[in-house]
Amino acid sequence: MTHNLHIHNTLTRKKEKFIPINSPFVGMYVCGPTVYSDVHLGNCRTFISFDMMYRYLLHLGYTVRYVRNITDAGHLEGDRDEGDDKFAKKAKLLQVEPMEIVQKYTVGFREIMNLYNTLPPSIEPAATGHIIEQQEITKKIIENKFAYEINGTVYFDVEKYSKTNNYTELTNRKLEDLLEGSRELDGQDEKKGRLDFALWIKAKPEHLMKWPSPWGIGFPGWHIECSAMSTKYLGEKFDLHGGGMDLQATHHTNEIAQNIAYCGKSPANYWLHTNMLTVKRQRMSKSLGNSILPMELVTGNNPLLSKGYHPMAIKFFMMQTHYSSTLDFSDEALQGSEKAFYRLMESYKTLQTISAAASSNENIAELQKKCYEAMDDDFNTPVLIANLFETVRIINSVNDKKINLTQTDIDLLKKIYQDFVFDIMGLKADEENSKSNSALEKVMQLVLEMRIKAKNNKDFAASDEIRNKLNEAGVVIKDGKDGATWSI
RNA sequence: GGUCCUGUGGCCGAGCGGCUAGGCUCAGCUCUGCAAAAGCUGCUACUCCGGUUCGAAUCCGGACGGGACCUCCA
Repeated sequence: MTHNLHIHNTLTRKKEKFIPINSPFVGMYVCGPTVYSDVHLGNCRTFISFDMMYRYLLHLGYTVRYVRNITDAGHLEGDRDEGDDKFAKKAKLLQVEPMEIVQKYTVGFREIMNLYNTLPPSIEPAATGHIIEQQEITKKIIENKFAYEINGTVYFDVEKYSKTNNYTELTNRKLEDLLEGSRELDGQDEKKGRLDFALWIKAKPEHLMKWPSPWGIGFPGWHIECSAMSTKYLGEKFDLHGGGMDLQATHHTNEIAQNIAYCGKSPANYWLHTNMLTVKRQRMSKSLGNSILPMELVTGNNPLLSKGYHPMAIKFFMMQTHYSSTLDFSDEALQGSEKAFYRLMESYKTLQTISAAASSNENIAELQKKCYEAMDDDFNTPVLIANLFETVRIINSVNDKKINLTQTDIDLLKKIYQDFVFDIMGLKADEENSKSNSALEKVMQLVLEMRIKAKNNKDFAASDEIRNKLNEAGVVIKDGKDGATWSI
């Protein structure tokens, strides 16, 4: 595998060359959604970012096992390791089974991911399907003396763990600072240390989602599911682990601790964290109530939006920012991206029609190289896009007969689009509905021919009328050097 | 309060010691019967105050603004 991919590793806080443990095989784990409500645009950003990385690894020729879990159990409402989990709470509210909630939002999530043209992961395991595995790991951690059981709940002993391990490795914080920042234990608490977290939680009688265990009836803690499922499908040590930045400090820190306490190995060589989507500079989150749902974006049915947007325009908007930067959402910014996206797509259409010359004025191979350099530099899609707009300029100039390209260069441009726009960023043009479209195509050809006749007769009144009427119907006519083109 | 990140032109966003991306908007020009589209040109920026350096948006210190995490969240 010859490539020069470098990845910013959160674990080391450095950009490092990507070297898989077992090339050409790559193991990649990403923390998926908690399916108790609709995913919002911020969630989507994370999964779209990781989809882009997955696609690039595939493009480079790796055989990737991409595991993205579905959290459908054990995710608590508060930090106190008590109370109902999110599914049971919502389920009671709606008088339905918890698994009904899970089913509904899992299906919804997949629909949205499909809407954004992301590839399905290789495995999409659910936490409820891995209760045994989670219990086994918990048992082993107790055996290794890094966890203790009190009244049917099992806690991870952070203090003990940090004597022999660096608990704060992922965040580079000082343990004392963490302790200082955390809540004092009060009489209600049964855990020993302030930073201790639950691996298994005792269920109250009214609790809906619960399972038998060596420690009584209960349900798993949040962090243990990822340890269990990543170990099961990718092994004790794999290549990439990703998730949103908000998971770094707590979830991923605990996950690493669990894995080391379980088998002595830190799970992943490279940790990747995607940054947040913000609205008016503030993080989009369920709890703040500033969420935009993917479907609202398409329909325009949200106070923040002036209109609906094509899912691919939204995806393009995201790709214009590096995954590790915050992206501020606004209607105005989205409008800019939408225009840019359509221009990129238009130029791809134009590319299919331009004809070759004996020589080239542009160095297309160099441009392709720059595209790879951008992607190799920690998946820098904004720079990639900047390079792609260079191709837009070139294609349009050839179309205007201002410069020339050889057939080899035209073919190379087509390959650049296919590789970077469609395969790697996962953008797609509107798929043409061939049957009705071919009929429409013939009708439009007829109309345009009539208009040309009118123009040739200097009957501009008639030609303008045709254009205006078509405009009203949503069809835009553009007169070019070699006749007119149309688009909807 | 603690820890950390961040502040780029009208807007969105790359860059992160010299070569000053890209997109959108706006203005002008070319093309065009007129439009639209396209091409070209222009508006040329790095919060502020110090310091390091031959040279800083980029490194260091400070101030101010914004944000994240520390508590469920991608």
